[in-house]
Amino acid sequence: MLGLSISTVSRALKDHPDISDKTKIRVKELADALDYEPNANAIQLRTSKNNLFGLIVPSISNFFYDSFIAAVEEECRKNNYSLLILQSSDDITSEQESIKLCKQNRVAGLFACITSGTLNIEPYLKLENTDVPVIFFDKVPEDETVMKVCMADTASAMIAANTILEKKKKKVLAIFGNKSLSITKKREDAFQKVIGSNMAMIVHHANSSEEARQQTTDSLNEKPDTIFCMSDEILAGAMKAIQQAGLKIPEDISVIAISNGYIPKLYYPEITYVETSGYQLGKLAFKSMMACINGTSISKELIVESILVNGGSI
Amino acid sequence: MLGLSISTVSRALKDHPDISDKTKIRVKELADALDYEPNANAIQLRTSKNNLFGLIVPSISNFFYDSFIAAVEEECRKNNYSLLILQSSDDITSEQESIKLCKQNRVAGLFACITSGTLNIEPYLKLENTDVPVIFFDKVPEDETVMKVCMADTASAMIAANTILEKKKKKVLAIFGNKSLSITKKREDAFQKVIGSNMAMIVHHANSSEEARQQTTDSLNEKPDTIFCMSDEILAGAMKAIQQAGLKIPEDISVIAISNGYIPKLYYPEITYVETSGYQLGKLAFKSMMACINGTSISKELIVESILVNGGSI
DNA sequence: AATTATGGCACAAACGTTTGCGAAATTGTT
DNA sequence: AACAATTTCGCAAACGTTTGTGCCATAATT
Repeated sequence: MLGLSISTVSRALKDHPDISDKTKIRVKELADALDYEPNANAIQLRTSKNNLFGLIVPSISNFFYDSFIAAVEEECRKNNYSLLILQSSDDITSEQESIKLCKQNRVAGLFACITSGTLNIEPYLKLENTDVPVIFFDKVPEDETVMKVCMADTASAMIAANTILEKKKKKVLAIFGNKSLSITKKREDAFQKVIGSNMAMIVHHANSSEEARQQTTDSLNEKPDTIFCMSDEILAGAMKAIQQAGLKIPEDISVIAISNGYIPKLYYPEITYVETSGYQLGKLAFKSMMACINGTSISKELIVESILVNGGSI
Repeated sequence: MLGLSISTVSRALKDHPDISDKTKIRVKELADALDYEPNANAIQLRTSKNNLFGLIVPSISNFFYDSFIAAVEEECRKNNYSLLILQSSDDITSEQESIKLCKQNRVAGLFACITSGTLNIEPYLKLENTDVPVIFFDKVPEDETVMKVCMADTASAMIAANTILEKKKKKVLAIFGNKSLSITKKREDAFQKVIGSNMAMIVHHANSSEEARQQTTDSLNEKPDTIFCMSDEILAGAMKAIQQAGLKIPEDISVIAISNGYIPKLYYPEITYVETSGYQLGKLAFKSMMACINGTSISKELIVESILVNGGSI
């Protein structure tokens, strides 16, 4: 339309010094008028660069993961990347499919939370070998050669346990998650180690909110003066049991949890918790990704520190 | 590597009848061995078809939206689409940027929730004009020509109000959201209309959970026997006030809310609520999108029906 | 045995960009 | 006025696919 070649237009749009200001202005004005937007697919094809990251997560509708995703998306936007989000539903087949989709879309990098059944991280490693960095988060493989960002699982359980000790409690009901999860193991070991023989302890493992409620109800007649909940899901169950029993917090019983921070604020008094922020984890994961992309050196394993947030429940 | 032309390989991989079975097998085996995945960008470039939808949402980390997203992602996966998720942060500039990104990626369709400040839906309409269907959800423009899926705002408030009437309550504390939101207006009008002069009513508008808590605390000395909460956020605030006052539900006071369903289940007894399911809305939005794509006729405006979920709080 | 079908494949163009290189037009230098 | 330097731009190839068309064998038909 302007009697210019395609290459001139291309250069004009990106302020190439070869092109005169007059031409640049003419081109840009017409581009505006025509609502021109470059075809991202053609760009990736030509340059084999892609401003797209993949993100594989067990579930989007989850307190922890959605704040993680929100953080990553924010950073992506700031850094001119887009995000392809895939749900694995904690299913190994969906996970494979998701990896395939990422490959097909030639993502520049991948954030991945493996499923609880993932034994073989070969597909992820293959991606790495094609220069696509993979940052594992939350549920990460044991493998020490991969990049990962995690919560300070050990530290957070220790903080909770220490808080309980400092308050001179006598008998704690501690509810952990599924025994087969490594996160459960880490938290339980750390918690037990700190509490040691300093006080009486009732231990349960719950696979669901409802199980936690039932276990709490059952254990209340043993008169614990404190309840420790390893996760939000467990906290929700325990709180129902406490409300059902008509107990006052913290007069009748104290509560402390490890949490993302949303659920504890739904009660009065607010529940004291050790924060494990998905948002912070997301920020850290992105940082790690950018370091990989830019070739900056960065530690293989990064940890988000935990802090105690006082709510008044202990 | 097999002494075959590119076109033969392409056809072999997609089971084109022109190609012999022997060749197909050879090609597929090598493709497997080489971890070949087709370049999605090249495909879109060549075919100008794209199995990618865009989704613009105010915030990912939100009960309602994340279940909406989860539903859409599920359906996308089933139908071989991918999803580009963008956060607008309820900011009009981010919204524009997100639309631009969708255009650059040549999405096949767009799910959009407009920001509260969006006055001009011109950019969306321009997309529509280039044959990219736009399905608005939740916060939708007034414009009657666009496709939209919504919650049954009016109906859900009426269901709640009727439930209160049936229980022969005498005095209700009703807390609504920000007055300037159309959703608030719809729900308030419907609620008021049903309650009418049948019972005493205290009305508040809260912009945050904390405001709702304060208002509830203040109003409790007027002795309402029921509290109605227009949203989860408000419910959370009201519940804190109730717990603070040490009131028993439903003996001392009844509670009913409009909710996505997660928060009501965190209390004992569980809160009775009228369900507004983001998940259902997502499914419906996807259905609407597919109808657009396939040229099937479908109503411009679709509504997700609300149902009452009894929790025992009234 | 000559003709016609058919099966199996290759050629080449196109999608929308980017970019190295060469060429024309303009300007500056002597 | 002749030449060199510089500015401004166009040509063409390439990225990885898809797909219409053409070609050569072999098989089927007469």
